[in-house]
Amino acid sequence: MEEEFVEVPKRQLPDLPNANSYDQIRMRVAPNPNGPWHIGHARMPSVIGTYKSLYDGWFACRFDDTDPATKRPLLEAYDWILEDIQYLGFEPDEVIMASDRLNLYYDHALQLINLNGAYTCTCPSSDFSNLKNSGHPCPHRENSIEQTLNEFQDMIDGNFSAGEVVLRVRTDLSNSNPALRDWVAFRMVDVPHPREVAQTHRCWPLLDFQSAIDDHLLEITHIIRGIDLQDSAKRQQYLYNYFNWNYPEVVHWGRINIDDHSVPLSTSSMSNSIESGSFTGWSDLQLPILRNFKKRGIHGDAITSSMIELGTSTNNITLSISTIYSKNRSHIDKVADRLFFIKNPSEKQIFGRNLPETVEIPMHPDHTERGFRKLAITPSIFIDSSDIPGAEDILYLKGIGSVRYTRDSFEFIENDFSSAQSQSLPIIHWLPSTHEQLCLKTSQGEFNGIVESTICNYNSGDLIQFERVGFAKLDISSGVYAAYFSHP
RNA sequence: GGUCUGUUAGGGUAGUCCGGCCAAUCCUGCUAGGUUUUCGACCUGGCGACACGGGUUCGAAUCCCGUACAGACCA
Repeated sequence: MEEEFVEVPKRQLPDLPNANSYDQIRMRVAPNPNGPWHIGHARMPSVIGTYKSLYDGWFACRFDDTDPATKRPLLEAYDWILEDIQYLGFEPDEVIMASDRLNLYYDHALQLINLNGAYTCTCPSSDFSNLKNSGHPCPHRENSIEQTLNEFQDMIDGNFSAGEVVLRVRTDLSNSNPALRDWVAFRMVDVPHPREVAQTHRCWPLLDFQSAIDDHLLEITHIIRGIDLQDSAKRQQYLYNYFNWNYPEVVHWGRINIDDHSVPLSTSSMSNSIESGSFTGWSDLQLPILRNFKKRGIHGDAITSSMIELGTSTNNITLSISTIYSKNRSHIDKVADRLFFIKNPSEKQIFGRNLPETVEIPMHPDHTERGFRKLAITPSIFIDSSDIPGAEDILYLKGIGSVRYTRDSFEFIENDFSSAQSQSLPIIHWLPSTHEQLCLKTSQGEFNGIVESTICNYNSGDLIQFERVGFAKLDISSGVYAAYFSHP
């Protein structure tokens, strides 16, 4: 089945600052691959990728994977994230891993030391904090460049353990913001990095140092990132001053939450919830992970355009999942064929004079050229148990006609839709005794229901609307019919 | 506790830099009606906001001061 998606008009993002001063706009998406991306991460590639096309620019995906201990990379996550960027409709011009580049960071650290811009420090961290907060230097601050070079070489060589020594950038102890005073550029990590190529390193740069160096080397012109890193620019400015580099333009945005999910949008807290058994794994549909949205048949553009609409404000926002669903509906409503699916089937006899043997129902109400599905009216049919009417009530079985519910059976009355309409009869879907089993997987659990046999014409990945239930994406990879529920 | 941000309808967002065209835009939501053999789609109408208090000004969502609340980082 070919997917014909309709162009959804996109709101324009605000102009990038000083865009005209650069020959080419260069940006980066800089994820930490410590887990799969959740819906909040989608903002980064959506906005950066859209700016790329607006300005005919360039962007790299740079994995900032230099924390093997507390934000330990997950090896599968590297590919997952690249797939997610593609899912959202973008393609990075270059893919880089920071853990491949430690020698570059060491080189720059050595240069910085020679510029008298850094010193090794063996103060216990609480002692240093006290000094820092009162604006006083620690005794190591005036160590000679030679001594610092030697000690840093020992750090590179792995002759220290975690916590014994750090390399600090010499900033300004009188800066009114203590967070900027002599911040840590490198520290020792005892745990080996999960990537084989980086396993032997013990001396790791912190994000502010690593990304500052990489942003310069990659000639990034615009850094677009979350508000949590708003102090980073000020810290990194000290480095750029030592090296006499120009700091890129910076755009910050606020934190995203999502209303539909009780889980906070944080990779580490989700990871904890998985370990504690609250969720079965990253593929648990209750988790707002991008890969799960994809599995459910949410088109990447529905997410991208929702993200673009958020703009780049620094407010913290709560994104309504219904906005994404609404945009997705405008994509898939025209694409998805209609089928009957019954969550909780209940068998009923049907009888009556003039009861037709088969009925035909269009595959799509607005596109009859797609043809019809033929359903046999068998002596017993199925309806959803929630649709069972009261005794002697009349309802309209879609395609068959109006029926009276009498003695636990349906008595056929007539096939006259206009009279049914004038009586406002409820229109109910149903299935013949020949049907298939289908498991509908939702974030609220799995429903083992029944589906019309027409399902055999479809393949994994096809989008279908189960009438009066909602949209779903078919999955027959396990040999049985299953579908992931998208939304109503 | 320190530093720095921010606050426009139920959820978002435009407008704020350079005060008047803002009785405030658009999306989503909710709602009423129409239409449709789905609880989907479509059409028409409606609901709903400038955090609070002061100041400047002929005029403030927009500028200034203060308060409240929220967030981030550092401790």
